[in-house]
Amino acid sequence: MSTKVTIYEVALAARVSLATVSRVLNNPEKVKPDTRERVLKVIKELGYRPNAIARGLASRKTTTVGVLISDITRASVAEMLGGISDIAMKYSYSIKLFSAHENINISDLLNDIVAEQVDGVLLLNDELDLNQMKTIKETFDDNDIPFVLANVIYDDQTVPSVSIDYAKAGYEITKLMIENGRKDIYMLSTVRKYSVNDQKELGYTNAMNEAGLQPKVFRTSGNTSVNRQHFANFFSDKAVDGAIGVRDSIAVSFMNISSETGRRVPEMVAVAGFQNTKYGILSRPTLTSIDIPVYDIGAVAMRLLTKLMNKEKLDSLQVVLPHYIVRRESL
Amino acid sequence: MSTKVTIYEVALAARVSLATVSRVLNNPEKVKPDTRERVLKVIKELGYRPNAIARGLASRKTTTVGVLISDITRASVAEMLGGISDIAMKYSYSIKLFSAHENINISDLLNDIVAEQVDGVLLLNDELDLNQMKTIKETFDDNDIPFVLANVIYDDQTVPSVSIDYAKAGYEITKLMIENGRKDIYMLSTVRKYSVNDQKELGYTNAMNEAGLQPKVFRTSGNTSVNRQHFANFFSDKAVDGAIGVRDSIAVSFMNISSETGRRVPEMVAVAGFQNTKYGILSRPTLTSIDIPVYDIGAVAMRLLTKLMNKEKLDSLQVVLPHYIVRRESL
DNA sequence: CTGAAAGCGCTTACAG
DNA sequence: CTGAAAGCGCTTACAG
Repeated sequence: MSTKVTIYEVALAARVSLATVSRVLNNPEKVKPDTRERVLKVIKELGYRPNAIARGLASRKTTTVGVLISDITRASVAEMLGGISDIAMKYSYSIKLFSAHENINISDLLNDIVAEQVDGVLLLNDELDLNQMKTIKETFDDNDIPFVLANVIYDDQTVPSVSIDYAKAGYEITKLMIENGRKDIYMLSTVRKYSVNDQKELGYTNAMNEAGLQPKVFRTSGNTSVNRQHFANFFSDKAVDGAIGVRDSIAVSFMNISSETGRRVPEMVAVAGFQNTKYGILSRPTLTSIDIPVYDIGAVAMRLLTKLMNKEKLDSLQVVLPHYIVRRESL
Repeated sequence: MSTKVTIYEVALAARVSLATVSRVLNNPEKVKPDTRERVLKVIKELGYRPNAIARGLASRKTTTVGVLISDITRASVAEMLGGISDIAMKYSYSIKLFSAHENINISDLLNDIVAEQVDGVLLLNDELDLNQMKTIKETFDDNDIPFVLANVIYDDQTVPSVSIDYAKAGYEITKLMIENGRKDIYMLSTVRKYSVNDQKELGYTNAMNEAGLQPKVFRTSGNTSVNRQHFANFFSDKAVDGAIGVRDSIAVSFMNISSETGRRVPEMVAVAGFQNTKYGILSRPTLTSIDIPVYDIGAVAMRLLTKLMNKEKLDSLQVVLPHYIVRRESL
């Protein structure tokens, strides 16, 4: 376990040139089996590992991908990172995290990412507006860095992305409630703008309009402790027999208030959420929710990125993964 | 927004040598104000950003820290990463993620991390056994890479760490239940071994013994859907008037079964959890829980690491952050 | 205060 | 199949 073995020492010990050592590492087929074995043996004995930084500089490839997120704290982000990490590891890529807080200067951040010489980027930040997305696309295109959107909706066919059809999901769950006989159905969304929530609202609105019902979107901070009063006040004088939360936690929060103010779930109010998290399993009644394959979205996005980085031909840049409704007690 | 501006072009445009450009970036005080301004202006005009890889190779510093985790999916990990990321950004460090799955070869992973030339490492993996911890310490010490344990318990005063006193927390919550008149108190822990859970159990056991009560640890997979049956079967013929879950989700899961099988909470069974997550706010009844400043643990650990990387003198290598009990309906 | 030069540890044409 | 040499884009003693 000696420290700091360089390629030079390996070459010396194996009685070959640096070039040959480098070749057995990068193009083993180009070196004669005999010498290859000899070098490999020395590498193992000395515990040599090529310095990733030097390699990166010389080859112009860092085998590192950048992952741009806004709030790593969100459960969906963490799970997506799980999928990303597993696939990255499989293809020997490292992951570098970049976080974009609310008021950050996007150009600065992008320049940082470019300066870090990542080979590709995964974009998980779904709070970006159209201008920011344009800047992102331009910067990465300029610098020839492939990138893919993971669980981010952006209406541009030339941008690789993987997601689910949130509009369809929103439509389906709303339809289900309507068929269930509900009429005063609210969508409980967030104050902050997320591209995926826009889609959910869109699907909801379409289903309501189609049924001749009035779509009504209520926006909450998403903060559970704040929700409480907010919900209670707002709904105290409203007719409501159905509610769809853009997140399970919002749905459960509403469900609790609802029960506590005498509106029984699901008898008087049907409730559903998005994401199929533990919240929906631990709540009482249990929550009907749309299962979103978040881990898979991350994994597939990372896989897509590896192809892009290898300049492989792709049949399609946009991957839409399937979702499904998990029915439980609340609807 | 031109592509690939190098230090050479900046030097040319500013009519100075590369060395000077490098100096205004790294040791601005060593260059005359006039020329400094001139160079800075050119840098801005050209949009120059030093190539982080080249810089890393030349300076032997990458301003990157490695973060070693086992399961990024866990909520506490995600939140800790939030704290880490915020502080890292503040001190201009990048974060590289390394995940250690269950059956991974630790030495290989460590060699990877070393090869990546990170300046320091944060260890969030709390499923490591003593041998693995020894290997880790040796490897990093050998390679002169500082590291700190974040929310990981390891009994070695020479290893920097930040955490809370889990044994004390376990003791306190148990004491509270005892004072509340409970006698048949179970600790609901995990099958998998986590260093922090060992401590919680220790505190619990001490409090029970001290009160002349029999400590009883029940182990669950931590999987909510599996829990259900597991709990129901096990407790069907047991006397139980108190239960402490090592995680909120476990506590809530138990609480639900309890209520459903006719044991009212908190009247017949008191319940408490650890972590003070949303689960405890959204559950009915709401859950008493130990608040653990997970974000802060990450932030403080990262801050400590920056000091270590700068070879600053420290008064103490081990930081213990405060915790407190949030009382709600379940106890 | 500034520049010329060596060097960080690799990869990759180019010859042979 | 293999080696000598240039180069990746920086930093950092060393002179001056």
